[in-house]
Amino acid sequence: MPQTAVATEREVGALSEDLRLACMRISRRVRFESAGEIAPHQFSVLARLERGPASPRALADVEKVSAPSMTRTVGCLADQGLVARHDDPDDGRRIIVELTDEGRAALRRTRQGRNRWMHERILELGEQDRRALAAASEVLARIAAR
Amino acid sequence: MPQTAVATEREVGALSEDLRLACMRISRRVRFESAGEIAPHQFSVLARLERGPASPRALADVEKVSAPSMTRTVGCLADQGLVARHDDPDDGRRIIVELTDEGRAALRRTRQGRNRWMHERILELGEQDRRALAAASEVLARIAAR
DNA sequence: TATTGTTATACTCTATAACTATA
DNA sequence: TATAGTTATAGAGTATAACAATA
Repeated sequence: MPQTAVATEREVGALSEDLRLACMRISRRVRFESAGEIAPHQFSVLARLERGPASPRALADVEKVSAPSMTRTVGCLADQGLVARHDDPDDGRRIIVELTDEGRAALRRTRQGRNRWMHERILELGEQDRRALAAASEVLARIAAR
Repeated sequence: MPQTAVATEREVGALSEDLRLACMRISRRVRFESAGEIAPHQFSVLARLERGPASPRALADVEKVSAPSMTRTVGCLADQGLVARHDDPDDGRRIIVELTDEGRAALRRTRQGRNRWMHERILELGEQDRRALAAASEVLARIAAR
């Protein structure tokens, strides 16, 4: 663990490339290891609905896809019984999409599968490495949220 | 920065989820910020060719796509002038794909674009946070390589 | 007979444009 | 007239199956 400063242009450049590559490789591995479950774009919608019901329009906006794409995605999820569609009593044009119990269970299973690989890797580390990751985890989360 | 142990099942579980999410979000942001450049699957092939020329067959195997897909991808790259195709003098069935100077330049530009976002985020950090990332970077790289 | 690369064809996810029904 | 959702259609990228050329 370096106790010296990481301050020169060259050092920051090397660090940014190393971190970027590590993040990309880890997320690729996680995705690969948890293949065969819910497709990423479907998972993303399910996770969004965990915060509460939403209209297809709102889902399309937040997921940055077109309305027809969201119609399709929601249709797939409904066919699998993971979400339910209801008419909005206040606005005849709108539809409300919400998670079913089955959808909540699928979300939980998928999350567990995605965490498993990372969990196993972390268990293989020594305590010092784990502490280094724990310290960086918060900083990475802050970067990702920017 | 925690100086205490990260050892309980619960702590390791929380750390693995936090790290996984941070890595996924960062790589999504990097991809988004460097959109409009070479498509990911094309970039991956170019990067592979940096190590030396290869046949479409070998590229398909290593990139885990079908032979027809690789025919298509290599065709696109050749149309853009980023790779060149030659007949193999030793085996009439084979074709050798290699990077052109233009392909090498495109690779360099794309890499720079992808690092830029991360580089800017790291510059905004304090020295202590940078040290935490530097310490974790090596551990993350080791995890990603497993 | 096996292998390399290509073509033909189809499936999935994405998009834009046009349509409907409500507001 | 504007908005929510759908349908029609097309464009990437992927796959499998069938083919030609070569080993």
